[in-house]
Amino acid sequence: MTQPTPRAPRSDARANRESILAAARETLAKDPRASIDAVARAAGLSRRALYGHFEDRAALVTELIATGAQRFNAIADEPMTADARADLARLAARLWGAAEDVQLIAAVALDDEHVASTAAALAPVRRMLLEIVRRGQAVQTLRTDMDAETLARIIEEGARTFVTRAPMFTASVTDARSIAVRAVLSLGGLSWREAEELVRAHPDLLAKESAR
Amino acid sequence: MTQPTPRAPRSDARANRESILAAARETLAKDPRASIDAVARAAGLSRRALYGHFEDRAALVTELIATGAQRFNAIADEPMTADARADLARLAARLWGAAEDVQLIAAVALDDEHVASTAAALAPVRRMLLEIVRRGQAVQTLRTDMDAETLARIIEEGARTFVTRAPMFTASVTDARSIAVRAVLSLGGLSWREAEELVRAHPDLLAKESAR
DNA sequence: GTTAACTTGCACAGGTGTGTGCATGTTTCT
DNA sequence: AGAAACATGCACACACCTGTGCAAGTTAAC
Repeated sequence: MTQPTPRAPRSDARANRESILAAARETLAKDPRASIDAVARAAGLSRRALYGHFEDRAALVTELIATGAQRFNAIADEPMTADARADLARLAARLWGAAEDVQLIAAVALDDEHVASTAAALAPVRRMLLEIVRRGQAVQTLRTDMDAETLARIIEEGARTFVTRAPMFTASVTDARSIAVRAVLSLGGLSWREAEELVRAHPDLLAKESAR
Repeated sequence: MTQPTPRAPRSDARANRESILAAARETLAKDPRASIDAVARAAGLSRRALYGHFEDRAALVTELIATGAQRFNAIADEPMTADARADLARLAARLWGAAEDVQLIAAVALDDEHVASTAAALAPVRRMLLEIVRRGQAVQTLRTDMDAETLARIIEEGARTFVTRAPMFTASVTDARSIAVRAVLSLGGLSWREAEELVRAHPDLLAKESAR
């Protein structure tokens, strides 16, 4: 039998696939219900060509969520220290570094039926945050006027909000990150002077390194 | 000439109009792009009947925004005291009382072309908040690690988030309001113990009265 | 009880988005 | 250079939403 030699996939096709993913990440983060056509055009392709790379709108979104989940997993795998407040600041700074993904996941989770998969993507970060909160409350370095679950959710909602919105407040990227981190620390119960002191004591939070 | 006696409008029609407004406020707050049919059904009417009360989808939304703006105006007209921190807490508590409107305006502003009218509706509250922030910063009772405009926006975004989300965190309504108020105070720079003390010193914040 | 106001259901036109089939070019691999 | 992979534009069916016209039924006003 003559074997029908399966030719290797073309290289430009792979590049186009990446273009679509990038364009979709950017476009859907702004407007989660942007049309497929808008995404395709943003990627410099036709709508018809996009369907050659992805079965479905759902398939495209699912893949975006998957890569987001991957980055969140990486963040949640970072080691923690003895200082819950510093860990919280670090977590906020790292989420800032993954701002695009945060924005996408938040936008998609809000309005689509992808709630389940986005929740799964966020799960490891949620676990980490809850642990940080518990540790901080145990030694009174984080607020104890609400239970750990509630505080964790408050911080989560706040982080989501500030990470996605802070860039609109100021021109400087460094400022925006610093603002987001300090706002999260404030939600943790620290006074603004404590937060400022903590950020000063850990200059790595504002370095490029923590943004990856 | 015989005057064609214009009969008075029927009373059930007026009631239905209110039903539509209430249903729209609730439905559109959850999903700003819910269909007219969904709104009409939620009000117990047919889609066709709704068009007897409102010209347009836009007309319906515009009226919702208008009544929201009215409540915000009322909030912004309340007198202020000498203590910026207490004023901030009071503002948060009052916004909590208008949670439905906050939620609606936020949802509609996000995704529609009503950005201009929602911004106008929020303007008086924004003015008040900015003034509170300026006064608080002047006497160092609110954080001074960011300029007034930025801090005001941070607080605004946080207030929006917590007012609309806090109800999902806890079963108790009183708890949710208290949490929202304390979170806002934290964003203002207070430590959680200061916030707690402040709330305790002003029990009216948690009374029914402040919810109107 | 009669009339006018109101509601309902249906049908229709127009708009936008999705996903597919197909013929026609263009680019990459070998 | 030739074949397979890929992109494009068009047409189509389907679905959902909007806003309107109209006939028939129901309800409140007088």
